Amino acid sequence: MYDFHKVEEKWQKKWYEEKSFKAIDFHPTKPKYYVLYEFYNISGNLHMGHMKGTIPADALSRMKRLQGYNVLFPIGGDAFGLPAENAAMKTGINPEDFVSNGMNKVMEQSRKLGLSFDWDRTICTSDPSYYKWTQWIFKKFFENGKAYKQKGVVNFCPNCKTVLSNEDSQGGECDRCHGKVIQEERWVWFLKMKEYSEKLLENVDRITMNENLKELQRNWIGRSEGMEVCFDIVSESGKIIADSKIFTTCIETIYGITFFVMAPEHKLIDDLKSYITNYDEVKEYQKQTAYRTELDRISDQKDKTGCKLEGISAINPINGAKVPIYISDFVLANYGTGIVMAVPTHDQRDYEFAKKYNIPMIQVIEGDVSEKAYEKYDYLKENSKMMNSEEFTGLPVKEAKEKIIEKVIKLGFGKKQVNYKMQDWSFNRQRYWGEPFPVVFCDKCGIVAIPDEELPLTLPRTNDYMPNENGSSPLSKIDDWVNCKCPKCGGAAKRETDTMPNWAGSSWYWLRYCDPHNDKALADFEKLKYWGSVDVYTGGTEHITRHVLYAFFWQNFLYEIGAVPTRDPFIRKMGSGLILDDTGKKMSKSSANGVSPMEVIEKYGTDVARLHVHFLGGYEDNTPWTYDGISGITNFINRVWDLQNIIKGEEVSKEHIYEINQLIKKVTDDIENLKLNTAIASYMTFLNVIKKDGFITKEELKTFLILLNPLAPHITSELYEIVFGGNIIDDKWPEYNEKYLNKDEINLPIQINGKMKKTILVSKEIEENDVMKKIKEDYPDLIKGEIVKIIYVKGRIINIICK
RNA sequence: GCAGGUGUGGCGAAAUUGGCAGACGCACUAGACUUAGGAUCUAGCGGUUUAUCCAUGGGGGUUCAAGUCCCUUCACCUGCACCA
Repeated sequence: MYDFHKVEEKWQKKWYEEKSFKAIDFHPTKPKYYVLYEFYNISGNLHMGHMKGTIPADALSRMKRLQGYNVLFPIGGDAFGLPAENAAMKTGINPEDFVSNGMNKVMEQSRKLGLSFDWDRTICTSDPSYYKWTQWIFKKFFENGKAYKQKGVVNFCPNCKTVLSNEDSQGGECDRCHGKVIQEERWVWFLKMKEYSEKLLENVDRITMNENLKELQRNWIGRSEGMEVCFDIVSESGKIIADSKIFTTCIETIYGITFFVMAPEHKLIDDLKSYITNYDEVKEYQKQTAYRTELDRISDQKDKTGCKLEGISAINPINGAKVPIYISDFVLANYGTGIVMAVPTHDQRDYEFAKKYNIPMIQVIEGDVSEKAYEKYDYLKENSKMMNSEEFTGLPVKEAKEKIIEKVIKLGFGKKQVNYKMQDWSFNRQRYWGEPFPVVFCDKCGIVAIPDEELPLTLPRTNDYMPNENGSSPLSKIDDWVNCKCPKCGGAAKRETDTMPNWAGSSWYWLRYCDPHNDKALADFEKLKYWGSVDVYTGGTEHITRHVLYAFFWQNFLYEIGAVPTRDPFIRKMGSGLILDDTGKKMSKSSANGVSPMEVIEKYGTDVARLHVHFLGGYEDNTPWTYDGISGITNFINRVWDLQNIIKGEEVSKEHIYEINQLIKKVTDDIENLKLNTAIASYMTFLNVIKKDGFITKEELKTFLILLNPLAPHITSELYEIVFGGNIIDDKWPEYNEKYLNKDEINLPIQINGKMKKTILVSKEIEENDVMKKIKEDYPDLIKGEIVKIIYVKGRIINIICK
């Protein structure tokens, strides 16, 4: 009987002690292969999601090693941020201790999963030797003008009392506490991520990734092509008092403008307050909208609110028409120019707004606008005709659009413009447990970066982890840390007391693995060159519009300043599906029926657990967790163990030569593509053949064990040692022979009028005439009536069309 | 609303990319061994009127041939969401 406890423990210990999976920098002969799994967020125990995510990466790493690659497969901990900080605030435990305990725990659990990490490269983002380089990178951003501090309206979580990035407040919900996020004006550090929009889109195109993941990223970046159009603002008397710009993707509707709308928080409102006759009313509206959360704004979509700016008007530059200006919160301050031209007949939002405030409408494209706006999507599809548009009236809209663009450019009040939804990354949090900013504020010199020799700027120890009521960071309470000298003038200065967001450390960590102990650089350039881009990066789909985009951004920047040799961080990105609980929700610790991988391992063994989780479904699919079927896997493992009792013969037998070659091809392809479910099915199919024949030769067993090793490393190592002696990881991945991939004889399907009838056993290379002859011999009654046509695909099928 | 994806037995799922639909496993049924069976083995297992015909959410089409391609429609999931 196979004792998995004993065997698994034995090999796990051996791999760890002998550093079996150490990656060698600059290996003289082996080509490199870099497999990356998203490092752990240090919060507690590993969960089923890790089982789903890590095992395929591990299997790929193990296969690549056997194939003769020098594989880098590292792991680490993402430790700054919420979990440690919450533990600190709730229980008073020091975040450093929390992290170090957590690291030990998840690393031990990783070993129990049989993961073949290179343990000498383990990193942790909250370790000063690591965040020294996170700070160094920030400093480079700052020195290159890519980081700036500015007062801006940003996402703010009143519950956590901290600023949040757009990425951290998706859907108007705080990513930390899931409470509602409000818009507030604050001093914020921004990284100029928006500037990198085109480069990120290029990354998205270049990197091998499922189309749905690419779409998510493209949507998030939100590129849209249109025109920027200048217009004048005039006072009651008709005097030009300002000019401004709008962004539009529908320039063809420009003759239909009947009003303009500004975001309530737009700066221009304040500049023009002496002309605005109802300024009190305007102020009141601004106040109202400011306190509405993002979610309220969204849920109130149907009910537009706004306020007219009395005393000023806008001029439509194409025809000089004078139209009113409103403010409304359906216009966003940070997209485009914060002002829109409103054409109620051809934009649903404008339509609703115009209805509510009784604003006139001008239809400029033929179509039905009696109930709702006739919008771009439809009129472009129909290519409707223009109306009420001077010389463009009567033209099809597509043609008119081109001509209007020409005219606008010629008249000089507009130009083509590309806009992006993605914003600059708001990069500070009013929190203790994060990387301190390596800058000081000096009255004389302004913001000054601290010299490299002073990095890392370490977090001071404290017992008070709570943010201040006014929303300033806990660090602001530590006077002797805050007060410092300006590195430039030597005068009194104060440190930045906010810290970096928890996504900072993860935005470059794959680079650190190439050279994790370097204290002269984030990583040695030559080593970065050697390991290059990550060949396969696996991890959760939930990070695709956040961490992965940040990763693209930082790598692009580091490439530009010459700190790294490549522009793409990854070559292939795979998004792991989720393990669902029986309510169909993502399984987590908090699920009532959450199952821990350790529990499964304890009961059934690591090899069984690894196989079972991945036999449930494909890597990128969400799969509901169940114990159902695990007995089939246990049975399989026991049958593998029993193979040692039926060994007969040495070389590959003629009985199994087809099956073994098929297996090699199938498993090699499937592991390469992380399709472990079908790989497992093919092991079983092979074993069924062996079982039926009652024997396996030594060579066949060896091949089978090596093929199974990436998925079930323990039992295969043990069995290999027993039967062949030595360590399986020193052996070589088998190669298949094309010659044996096909059987000489096949069961050729016979279709009559496209319907499957029979199969006949024939040579693969048989000609049509001989097939027909054989059909007539074997099944004389099959063909009824006159043969009209025969379609014969050699080795595949024959279809006989009769009348 | 927009975008992307999914829909195949009682269940989890396969299908060489247009060529025998349901591989592999679970569950189930019958039998064997057994004091016993939640162990193991053997056989069966989409439906059916069983040498037949019908079946890949529904309807239509292209093709000698469609789960796969095209059109249309429904349902569910995910993401974004007043983005001008």
